[in-house]
Amino acid sequence: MIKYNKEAYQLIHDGILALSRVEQQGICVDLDYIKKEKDKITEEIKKLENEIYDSNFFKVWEKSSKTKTVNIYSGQQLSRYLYKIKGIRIKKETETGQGSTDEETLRKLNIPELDMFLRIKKLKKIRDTYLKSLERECSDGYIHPFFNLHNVRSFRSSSSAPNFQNIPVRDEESMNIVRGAIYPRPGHQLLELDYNQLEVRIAASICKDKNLIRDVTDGDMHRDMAIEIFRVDKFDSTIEGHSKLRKAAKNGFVFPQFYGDYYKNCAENLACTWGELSKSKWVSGQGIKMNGVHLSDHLIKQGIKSYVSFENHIKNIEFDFWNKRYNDYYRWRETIWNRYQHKGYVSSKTGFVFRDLMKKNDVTNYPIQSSAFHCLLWSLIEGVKAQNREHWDTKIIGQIHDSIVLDVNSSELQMVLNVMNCIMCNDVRQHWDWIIVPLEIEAEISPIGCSWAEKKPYKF
DNA sequence: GGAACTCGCCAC
DNA sequence: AAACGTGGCGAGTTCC
Repeated sequence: MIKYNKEAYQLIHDGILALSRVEQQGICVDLDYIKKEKDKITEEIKKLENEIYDSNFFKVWEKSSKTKTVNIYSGQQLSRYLYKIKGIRIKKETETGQGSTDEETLRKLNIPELDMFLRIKKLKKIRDTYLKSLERECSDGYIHPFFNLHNVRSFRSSSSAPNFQNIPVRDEESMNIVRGAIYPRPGHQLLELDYNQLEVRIAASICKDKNLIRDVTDGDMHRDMAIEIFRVDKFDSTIEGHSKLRKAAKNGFVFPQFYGDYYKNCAENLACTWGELSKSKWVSGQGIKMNGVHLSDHLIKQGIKSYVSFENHIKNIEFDFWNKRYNDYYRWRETIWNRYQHKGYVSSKTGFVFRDLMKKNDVTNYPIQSSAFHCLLWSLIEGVKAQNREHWDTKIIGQIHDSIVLDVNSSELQMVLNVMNCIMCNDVRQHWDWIIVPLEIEAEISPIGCSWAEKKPYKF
């Protein structure tokens, strides 16, 4: 039998208390701004809808429809029209075998009405998922998102009402509109403290892979993999194309591999999504530009003349990645997978036990994902303690898996940064000596009185 | 008219 | 043998 782990219990106990304080403090939102933005969006949607309704594309759809009225927002109706009526060849299917109507698929069809439709969908997402929920959950100018510790299979957290953990950040326009509604308190600034590569550092601590420890301590694995994947001999991040290659290696290979993906998916994503190439024949002048040279020309010159040979190339890189570069990590995964199959459970470093029926990827990911999040949770608990003990005017207002969001009084900024840096990078390692690599945080901050959309990296 | 489902999309 | 991990949420749809 597994012993009851008092330490794991205590972490959740303290975590819930700290997070309830965070929830109670809340986050300022600007309701007038939200109303204005919603109206602007509604106007634009109306215009675009009318354009679609006036189009020949739509009229044919209406004539061929089985239903009385066409609902352009019904995936089923759209799928039937595109693939059954218009006879477009299905390139991607959904889980249930229906022709897909996701953004990537529709974009490739090059139909102007569908581009308008996708624009509407994006605007609706901003309005209906984000702005509406901020408005709905706002009381007296504040929202109080829940941070739950009891929902997630891996013992991470979740957030709801509204979900504070999926606010747009990558897409410029969505980011600006939604984060433009979120404000610090008067005289304050929004500060986000983000662990640098937390999950990878925790993975290195758990599997003790020598090369992984080296790379998170004093290296750049994404750059290294970009060099291998794209066969560039000298890497210069000041060249725009090269930082794109590094990003491609990171998001198209390294992370997916760590999560348990395999080379076929990686090859497709690297070539098509990140490299802007196609799976059909590679010809000159395709793909992202690096120093004026297109990726297709570069790869062809390097002897990778087609998608098929690129896939094979990625297969070899995957083999090296797990059998040479990170072989200790690979062996750790095999070991705990075997142990799970014999004993029926696996544990995190923080004392949590997973006894569900799990796939291999689950068994190897959960201990890492949970231990990483628990570092953040421990830091948050200590941060809230400091806030209370020292009577900060600064408030911890949220948490996003590996980052802490604060509403900081500008006069306390340097002090708060020092205290939080000490907690997040030093104290947590004293508490858990199994963390055997350095931890680092990065900061982003918005100017006084400005919304979260104005956040900028902050060196300290 | 609500529960449960699918699909799609936002975050880490 | 398997083949990307974790959530929340909105809209459409189907079932009861």
